[in-house]
Amino acid sequence: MLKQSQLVERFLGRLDPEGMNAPLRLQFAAASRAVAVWRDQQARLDESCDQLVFLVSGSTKLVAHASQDREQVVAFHFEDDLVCVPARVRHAYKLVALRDANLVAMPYDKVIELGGRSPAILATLLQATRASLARCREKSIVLGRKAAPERVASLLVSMAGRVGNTDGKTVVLQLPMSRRDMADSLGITIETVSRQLTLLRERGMIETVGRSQIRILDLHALTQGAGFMTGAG
Amino acid sequence: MLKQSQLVERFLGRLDPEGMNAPLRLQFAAASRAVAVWRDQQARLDESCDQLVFLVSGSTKLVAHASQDREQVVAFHFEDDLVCVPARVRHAYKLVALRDANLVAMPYDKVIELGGRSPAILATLLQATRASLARCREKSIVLGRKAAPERVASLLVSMAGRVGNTDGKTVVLQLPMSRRDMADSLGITIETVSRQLTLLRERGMIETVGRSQIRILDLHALTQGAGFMTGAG
DNA sequence: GCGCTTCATTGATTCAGGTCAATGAATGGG
DNA sequence: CCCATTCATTGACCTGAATCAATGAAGCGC
Repeated sequence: MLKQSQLVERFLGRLDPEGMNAPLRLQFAAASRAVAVWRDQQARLDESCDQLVFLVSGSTKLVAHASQDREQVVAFHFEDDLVCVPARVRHAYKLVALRDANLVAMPYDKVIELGGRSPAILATLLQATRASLARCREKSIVLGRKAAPERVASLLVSMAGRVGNTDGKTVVLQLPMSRRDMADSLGITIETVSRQLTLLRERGMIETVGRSQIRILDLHALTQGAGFMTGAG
Repeated sequence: MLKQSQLVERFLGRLDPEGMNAPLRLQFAAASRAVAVWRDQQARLDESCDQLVFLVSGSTKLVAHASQDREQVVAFHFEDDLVCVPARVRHAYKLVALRDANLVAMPYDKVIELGGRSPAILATLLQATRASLARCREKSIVLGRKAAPERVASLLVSMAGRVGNTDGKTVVLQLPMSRRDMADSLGITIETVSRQLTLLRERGMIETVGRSQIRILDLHALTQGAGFMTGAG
């Protein structure tokens, strides 16, 4: 288990790889808070304002409550990700650990206040936010205009790019999320996820080992099945 | 019709309200391009890299091609918005004018290159990108977990917040987008949009005048119908 | 290593919204 | 001002995914 100070150090290094001056380091350290979150547990964050969260280790999901029992997984995060967890406005968001996670949190306003004069810090935040936006837009396309088979294929291709281990011609995914998480991310039910995975299995495009390992046997075909643009269009 | 130089001036003022120094102004002016785009026309932008677009006047939609004839409207934009139009990667994006628009475009990399040492410019971009991300996430919730009635209500409430004119107790919307645009934004068909608007009309929650004006008679009820969190949850 | 609990898979049925088709209202050009 | 064309609305029917229900497999504690 890493110490609080080590976690914060990593956070500061991520914000400004060049390294910030000592007084600023102290201010950031004072304003940030390192938290360990166990699997399936929700990070206890201040919901009254946006929070910047740095994921030192583990993996998390950002979940929005769409009233009652409906939940939408807005994003998955992995080691080294910078995440903005929105304050409760129209919907309530929560950050939940998929696997035991270490993270550092800080009110976003405070980050801007302290880092607002540092181009390096702002550039890091802008870069991270642009990446989040790009992924969120891709997700909107999937949720808005794709059928169930394409949705599941999209998730697998996306995960291949983020956490896939290439093993010869195949890609091995050790997915930290359950079928429910996948379903809540893709806007479908767990049954539909399961059925689609079965279809992909029958077609020889994937193999599954246990609940969390998926081996992609034909990434090209899977990418086709995800309905992405291929070459000219 | 505004002159090229005036459009660029507005862009620079939006990027850094404090005003940037003369050499930097010249560099930005040289790298940016003012474009007039007529209604229903696509802005001709370089698709090989992300473009930063400033909407001086008019309104636009950011559309993604989800293969063949399926289109997803990723976002709507109004006067003064800063938009990042993504390069063609997994999907092809295009920016289309809903009403005649004047915009200024510049490769995002170039913006970072020139403005990367200016905290004010980076702060503006970060702010705009965070707003886009917040809206995109809200859209993901709508697309992933909401039924047709809630989707249409969500759009109206969202538009009320962005372009609504309060007129006594009611909110008047002069919407620049067609039923098709709404449908492509909400991940449903034009027929379903039409049916839901009819239901809202029958329930006395809205009135419509012509094709583009909608008067919201009961914003509170509409917000309830959108499935947003209300108070404690 | 065995049983318990949770999670995933599979099957039967239902239903919201898509598709197809026709009618009706707006708007814009001549 | 009128007509033509596009856009919106309404209705009938169909389909893909949700729901309901049951079985089977993994993983965990003892």
